[in-house]
Amino acid sequence: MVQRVTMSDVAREAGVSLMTVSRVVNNKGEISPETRERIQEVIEKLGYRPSGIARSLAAGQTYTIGLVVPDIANPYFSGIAHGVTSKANAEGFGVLLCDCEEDTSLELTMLDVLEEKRVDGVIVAAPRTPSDALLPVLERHQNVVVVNRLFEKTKNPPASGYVLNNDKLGAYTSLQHFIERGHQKIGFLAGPSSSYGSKQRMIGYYAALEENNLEIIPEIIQHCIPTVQGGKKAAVQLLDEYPEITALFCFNDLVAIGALQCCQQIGRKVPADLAVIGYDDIPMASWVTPTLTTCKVNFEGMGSTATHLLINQINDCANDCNNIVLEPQLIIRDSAP
Amino acid sequence: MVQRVTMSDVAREAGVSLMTVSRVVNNKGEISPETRERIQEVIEKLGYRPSGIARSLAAGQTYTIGLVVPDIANPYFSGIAHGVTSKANAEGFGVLLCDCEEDTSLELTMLDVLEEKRVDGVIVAAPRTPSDALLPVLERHQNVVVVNRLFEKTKNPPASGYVLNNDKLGAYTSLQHFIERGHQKIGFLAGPSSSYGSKQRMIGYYAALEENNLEIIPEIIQHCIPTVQGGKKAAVQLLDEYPEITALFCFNDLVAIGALQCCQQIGRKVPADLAVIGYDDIPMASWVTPTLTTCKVNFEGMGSTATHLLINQINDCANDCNNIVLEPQLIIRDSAP
DNA sequence: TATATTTATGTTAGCGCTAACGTTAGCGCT
DNA sequence: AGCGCTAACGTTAGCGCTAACATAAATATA
Repeated sequence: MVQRVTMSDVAREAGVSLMTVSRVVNNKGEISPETRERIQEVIEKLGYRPSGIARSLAAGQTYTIGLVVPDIANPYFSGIAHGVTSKANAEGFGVLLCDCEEDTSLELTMLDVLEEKRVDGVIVAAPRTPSDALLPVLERHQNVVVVNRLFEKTKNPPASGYVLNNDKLGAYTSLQHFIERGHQKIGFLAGPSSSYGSKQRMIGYYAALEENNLEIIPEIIQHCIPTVQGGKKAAVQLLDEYPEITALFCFNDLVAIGALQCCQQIGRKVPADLAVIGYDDIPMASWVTPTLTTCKVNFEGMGSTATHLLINQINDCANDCNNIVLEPQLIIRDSAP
Repeated sequence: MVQRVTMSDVAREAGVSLMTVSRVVNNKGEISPETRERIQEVIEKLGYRPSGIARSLAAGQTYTIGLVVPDIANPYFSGIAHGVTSKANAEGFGVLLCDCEEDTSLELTMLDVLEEKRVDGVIVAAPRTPSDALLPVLERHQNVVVVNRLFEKTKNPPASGYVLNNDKLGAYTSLQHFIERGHQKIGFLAGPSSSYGSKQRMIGYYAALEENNLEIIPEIIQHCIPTVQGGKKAAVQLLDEYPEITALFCFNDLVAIGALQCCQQIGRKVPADLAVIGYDDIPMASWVTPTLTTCKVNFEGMGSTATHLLINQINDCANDCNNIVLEPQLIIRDSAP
């Protein structure tokens, strides 16, 4: 390490005590204008930069938060990360990014690493680790916000905040849109059965049908892998078996795009022969043909909201309203006008 | 902050000196097996976690690197980030993510913040800040790797490493593919004229034409905004003016997808009436119809390579081969078989 | 004028760890 | 016995900063 200018160097050069320099740097306490200016000049002259490390050790706060995601290359999580960094930086916090590469055991490792780094709090996005293993590790952290996962009611809440997307409502609104346009046999490509989001969408799907006194046909609900290929494959199978389906609600946009490809392949026109609604509103949704009607999820908003909650906790150590549910928004495009 | 177990607590409880505990924790120096085990038991019992902060201050290394990107939500950069985190974590380093939100002035701010956090090194991806402003700030950092940007030869190299993608070769290979299939009038939607990547692709474009004694027609090279909309608009205009064009090389996949949309609109069949090649190989390239022939850029590889270079520097403080150029790979799909 | 209050600074004692060196006991060797 | 050697510890002095309290000078109050 190259010789660094320290606060003592500045103090000596300016002919004042260490603490006076500290007060100028942190803009804290009473200092005469002349002294402040003189010290500021010396700081400029010597090119002094305070050491965040030393500051953190002495003050017991790192001004850094941890962000744990399953895969930063996934647009879902990079959107959240964007919201997190944006808000955190605005509030003077750094963000330590932990990419678990879809490996649940890494989630725990990362939380350990973040503890060693003494982050002021962590945001955990969509953790897949079972509660039994996750809770004790989360409890080691002072401040935690969990994004898109809920723990069973029986468990003690380990986190001080939750940010969720109202997938129930998203599904409900989508179905309502179909039903208003006269659709009665509405298929559902439901994504992975284990997924929390899938279960929520399912509830909204049922609710809308029941409320409109429409028949619920379990056979036209089909789980699938949440990718373009998975969606295509599931759509081919579903539409082959139940050609009377006139509308298709999809777990996410990728699945919906797979469904569109399926229609192109089997010669069904969208939306004339089959209306399709996706979920998420990834950029691609507006680029495909036909453009995709979809439930927009505000990823960036989830990230910034989570960060807001977390920083509130870090500062106050007491806040009531820390369960935030974001409302999705139906974006109507050509695939289900 | 809650009461934390410190190394002294462990030492007292185990009846040894502080340093002995330190040696066990860091697995350094000679310790008798019995002592090691006893201390390890106490560590377990008390739930001791070493403080990275204190360690960093005492040892002068933070085991953290900074990553500066223009926008983490952009798949280009989230791909790089994935490579960076993956490699960094494997080597025991944390990654502080700095998202500049496409604001060049934030690039400088972020580098300042990273300096205060005393990161061991920084990776700067595609910085847009002019050299004059960027170089002095980069020079404040011990170890720097720059991804996808080169500085003028006249400037003193501020960075200890560079990772580039061979866009020249990518363009050349793409053109060669066109030419081998008999195309002679090959349009080029060249993206933003100021972009380094655009200039490099241009060189490769020219080189391939010259080498094959084909006429260079400057009018069929057109700069455009690097988005789907930008590509579509430029393609409509270009193909209207020069319908004799039979092949189109595009700045990136988004532009290429815009070109595909244009063809659909004006009734030109791809690849029969117009062959199209994109650049990057974003996931979407294999989902559009027709699937897109494109030059695959190894984003993750760029990230991990950059990290490898950086960590080498951090450890050795001396390395020669620190200019790495990654070769793109032409992925042949339906749009230009 | 003496005392309380304010304003501007200095002093001290760490934060939790590691580098560097110091100490001790036990061993083989001549 | 005396010497060197080394494995296995202990001791000391910081890393660069801040919290908390102490002090001095300047002003206000009785």
